[in-house]
Amino acid sequence: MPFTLATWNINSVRLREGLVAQLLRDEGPDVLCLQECKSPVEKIPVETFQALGYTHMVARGQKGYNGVAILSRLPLVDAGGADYAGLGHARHVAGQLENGVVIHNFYVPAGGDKPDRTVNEKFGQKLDYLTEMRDAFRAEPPKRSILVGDLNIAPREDDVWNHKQLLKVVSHTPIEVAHLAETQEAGGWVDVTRADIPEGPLYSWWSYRSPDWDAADKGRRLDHVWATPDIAGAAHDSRILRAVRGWEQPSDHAPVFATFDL
Amino acid sequence: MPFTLATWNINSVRLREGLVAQLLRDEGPDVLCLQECKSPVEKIPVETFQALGYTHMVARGQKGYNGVAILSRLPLVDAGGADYAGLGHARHVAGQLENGVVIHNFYVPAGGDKPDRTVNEKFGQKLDYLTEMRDAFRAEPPKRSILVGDLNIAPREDDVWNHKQLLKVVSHTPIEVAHLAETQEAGGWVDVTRADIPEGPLYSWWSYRSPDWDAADKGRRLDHVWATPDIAGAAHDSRILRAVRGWEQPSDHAPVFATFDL
DNA sequence: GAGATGGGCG
DNA sequence: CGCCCATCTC
Repeated sequence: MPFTLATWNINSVRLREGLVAQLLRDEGPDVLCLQECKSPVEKIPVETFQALGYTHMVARGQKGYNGVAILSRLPLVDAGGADYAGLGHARHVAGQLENGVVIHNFYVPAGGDKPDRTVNEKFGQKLDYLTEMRDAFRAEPPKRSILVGDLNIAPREDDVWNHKQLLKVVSHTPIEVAHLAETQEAGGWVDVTRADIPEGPLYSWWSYRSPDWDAADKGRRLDHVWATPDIAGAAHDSRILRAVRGWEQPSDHAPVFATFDL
Repeated sequence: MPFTLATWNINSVRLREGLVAQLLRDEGPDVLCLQECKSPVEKIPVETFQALGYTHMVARGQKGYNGVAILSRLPLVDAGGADYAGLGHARHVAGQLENGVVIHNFYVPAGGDKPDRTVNEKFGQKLDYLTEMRDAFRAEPPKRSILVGDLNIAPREDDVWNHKQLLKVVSHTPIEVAHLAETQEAGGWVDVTRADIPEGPLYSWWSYRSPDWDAADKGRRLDHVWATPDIAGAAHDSRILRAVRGWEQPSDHAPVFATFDL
């Protein structure tokens, strides 16, 4: 049974309930992972999603910030949520499908402005968060698993609009990229999007601050789809729905899709 | 030349630019006086009003609160704005038409919650504001003048949905009504709306807090059209456009109209 | 209930 | 730029 999965930083699920419904209607992914829901779980507008056939949800929420949710039209059971770096934030939730596949949905800390943990606590928290992710995957190597989310790091040169200019900008600094690589290696994770689309620039986020985001195209690939090697080969049709960034009152992120023949 | 004048507390002229345009298109008053513009003068969307033929404006504004403006399709010159009670608020502006008629547009302070100046400074400021209005009209008796605005007082028993219940509620207390009466007498002002519609309940404001404002009808007549005796006889066709309170994303006030044959 | 503000965050 | 929140005012 092939199934299609998508990940999308929605920047308020309540404000953008209509856009989520639109994506579910238009594209019909079997599973949609959301980040930055900015809502307690009980205030997520689940009825709307249920009416579209997405009758399963696992989520972690809090007031105002963060928040992650997995909507699914396939049966999905809660597989926990970790609080890496002890921040007390709702940044991770996992769900398991009936075929045994575990889906991890992450919202990694953005890391603040200055890429220096001695002057910017948030940057340290971001690195620590990734380190604890790494340690967790080392302790318990994942199998038949998918990891998606807003990892807030664009690892490759062609994952940003200007590699040189962004080397000192949080999201593309060498130390962040190294931390992400260690996390990826620890789980043996395959970058599915880049396995499918190995060449060329690829972005999933464009800042709100540029009104002409499309023409300027100063994007970054912050949103990722990873899979363990035992199922990564089943992935195909990876794509980033750039057009969604141009919808009315959009999120600053575009959704990232992949299909798995499992 | 008859001309039609309207007064409307708009509760943010920028947020309700479309509603103002709608009223100008639908009803076409020659002059529209707005209160609670909540905008610096330079940020009022004048282009929209100009495009509808309202090429003249006099206004006083400030950031966030208060703010008054007179839009006109008849030539109108600035005739000043007073700062009664020394509050430093944008609560009054006056304009003069080519026929010599002066139009005063007021937004009288609401007065806070408790009708007691010893515990509620705002209530004292409201009374002082009215006292200084009175003194100004005593010092210089107005002629060929119209005074409109949100005076934040419903003077008559049938200007509120329940006289007895509102006797202790700010906007209908005896001391406010007495202050308003003194101000009215000082200028010799004729209550044009009540001269035209002497009998029966008449409201121009319904609280946002009641979702069924129309059925419950717990209104108050806070918005007024007054004229000096030399021109008050020329007034007719007074009306309150209650339906406007039911528009999409409405102000909590309905506009009050009158026509003058001058 | 519904404007506006200012601060935190991205 | 545009979310969230808390505080204020009406």
